[in-house]
Amino acid sequence: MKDSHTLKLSRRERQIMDIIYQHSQASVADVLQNLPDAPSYSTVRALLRILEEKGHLTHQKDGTRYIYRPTQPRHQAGQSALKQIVQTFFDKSIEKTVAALVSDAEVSDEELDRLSQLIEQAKKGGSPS
Amino acid sequence: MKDSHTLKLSRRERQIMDIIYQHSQASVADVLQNLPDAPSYSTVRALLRILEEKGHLTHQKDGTRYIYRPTQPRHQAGQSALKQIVQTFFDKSIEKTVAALVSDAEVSDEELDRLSQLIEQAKKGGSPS
DNA sequence: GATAACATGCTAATATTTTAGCATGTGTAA
DNA sequence: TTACACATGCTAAAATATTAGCATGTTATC
Repeated sequence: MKDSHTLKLSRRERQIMDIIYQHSQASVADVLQNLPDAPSYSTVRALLRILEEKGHLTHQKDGTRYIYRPTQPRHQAGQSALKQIVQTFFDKSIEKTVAALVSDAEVSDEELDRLSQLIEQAKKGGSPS
Repeated sequence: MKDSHTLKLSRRERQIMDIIYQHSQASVADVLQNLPDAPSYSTVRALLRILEEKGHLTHQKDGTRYIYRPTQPRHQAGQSALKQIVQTFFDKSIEKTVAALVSDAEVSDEELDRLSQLIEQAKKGGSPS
């Protein structure tokens, strides 16, 4: 229930975690490519090492280089992040949040249909009150 | 389209912005109360001053003290934050995001109904493809 | 085997963030 | 009017984050 997640990370650490979550995994070069105002290669490596020390990342070798992965599963991190947003900007209201989601982007009718189905399923599957 | 938003803020700055967005506005004391691992009063004041200098906050006097407010409207900041989450954790898929939203918390049937209505409205109001 | 390309290991300097302390102003109640 | 409570203004120290540089190891290729 605690988001040791994004709340404790520094700016660069956060940026890097985002990149790795977005790609599911990443090498140093991958991170460097996607990092805004990219610093040097050494810098990125240092940050990755720190994030690993703090327990946010692990790496495995891929030939001669390292591939980094998050220790916390993506869906779980996503849930935490979402919860944080819902609380901060939408008064803890899922309704308001979904409203923002469907009003923002150009959502196709097909996608709206799938959303309807999704919610119908949730109704069936949810706890019977 | 640019998120000068959360991406450029330091850890403490982010925490403070979150608190102020959540409360819509806040005094120094308000921020202090809600800040995790709360530092001293002076510290919070310094951060608030910096955030104001950077253009993220404004203040107005309320008697003898300052009340701080975000310069960027809440709904707009929420949209940006959501977009960032959707991109990072949900493959830019609104569907996946909504799925996470309705699976996470205990969503009542009433709320699910309201969500259905919401989506129906979006279908009608959306651009006719 | 020599060499080039590219990776990490390690260390230290620099910049920024984070923090606190002291001075000062203002309203309120005795 | 005095004293107290509580606010901000300003300054600087301390901690942390950010950055880069040099050394070293591995692989592929000639």
